[in-house]
Amino acid sequence: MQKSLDDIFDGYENKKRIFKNKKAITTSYKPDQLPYRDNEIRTLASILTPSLVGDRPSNIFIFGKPGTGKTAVSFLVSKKLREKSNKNVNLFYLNCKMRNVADTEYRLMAQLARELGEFVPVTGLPTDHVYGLFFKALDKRGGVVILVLDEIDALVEKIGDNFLYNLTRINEDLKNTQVSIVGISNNLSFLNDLDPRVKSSLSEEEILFHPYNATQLQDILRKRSEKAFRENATEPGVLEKCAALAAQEHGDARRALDLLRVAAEIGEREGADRVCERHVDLAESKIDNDRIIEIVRSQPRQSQAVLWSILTREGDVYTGDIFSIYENICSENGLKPLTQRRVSDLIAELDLLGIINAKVISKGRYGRTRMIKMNLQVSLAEKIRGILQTDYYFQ
DNA sequence: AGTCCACAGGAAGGGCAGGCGA
DNA sequence: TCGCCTGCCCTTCCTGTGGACT
Repeated sequence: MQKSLDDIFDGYENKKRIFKNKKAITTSYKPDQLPYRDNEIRTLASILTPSLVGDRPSNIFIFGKPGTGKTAVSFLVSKKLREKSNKNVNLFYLNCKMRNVADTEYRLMAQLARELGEFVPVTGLPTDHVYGLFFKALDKRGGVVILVLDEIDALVEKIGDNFLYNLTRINEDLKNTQVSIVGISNNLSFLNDLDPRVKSSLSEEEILFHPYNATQLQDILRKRSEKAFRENATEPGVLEKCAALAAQEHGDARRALDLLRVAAEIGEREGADRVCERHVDLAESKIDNDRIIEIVRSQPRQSQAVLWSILTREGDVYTGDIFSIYENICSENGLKPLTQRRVSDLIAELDLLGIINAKVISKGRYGRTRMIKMNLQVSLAEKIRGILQTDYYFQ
């Protein structure tokens, strides 16, 4: 065993490496140059510039599909603005989709207050009180404060737009500080669903990010791979293939970078000295499979029990069938069964996650139900079955 | 046209854990 | 210590639904 471990570690050190700076091809890497986003950078910067002389910039609403550079552009402009300002401009970035950080009104306001140096407990205070703490901390700060709220649509979908109404009217309550809000959303029609008063306040300025096309994605990949890989580490056609696959998915640069990085990791693990198109194919299915497996692992045990019930049947099954199987599985696995109402919700959640396909159908006088089937390749479904059996002891 | 089935799914509220202020 | 607040998970109760059957 130790011998084989030595072989792995020593072998890795002696292997020809594909990467020279792996960090440069991760999605968290923040490059100093963002190709094909000059207009967006200029527009955002020019809207925020008044903050340098102490004036409040307009609220901005940025929207575009995932992986179109919204967050990267915001970071880049924020960074430059910080460098230019004389500390009278404060920028705060918050991702509203982050679980347990900003996924409720309380947590959002608590996190914003914490960013400003206030201590706010995880729970326990009335939400109004947390608003008060945040407003107080803001007013203490002085100058111009720019709040960047990423994935704002996800939060509004969950808790409504009440918090946005409060935030967009924040300047009426402050004496020393001027606040500007930058909302970022993947959902292009998000604004239409907002309260008209919130809509007009939030979108004083709007910036739309268009998707990258395949040629632009190729160029982005080429620039990043020059930093990330050693010379001639990719075979001809590899960057083009990653770009083409990502372009099919609304021009998502994040997807293109992930594909190339995982393909290179697979190549390096195989001991290849260059990334080839086969590695990209393997990377594509690995990324999708890993995502699903990670979701399954993170599900609560009751949800895993429902999934296990679905996995025991082949072909189409209905909610009633699944509930009967689930009740048996609960008794065999020492679980207290939930009600059918709750199981129905868990089935809907699994459908939303893309693990199963649950379609509401009517069987006439035999009632209305969901027709459920697995939404995964057979090999992946088998793998998940194995994981639930060995790691989570389902039988 | 009316009835019926097997749920879907909304609304309300209970119970719990974690936390605060008096 | 107690009353009150939060989020979260869950149950209970209820109405709505679409198409086969009568």
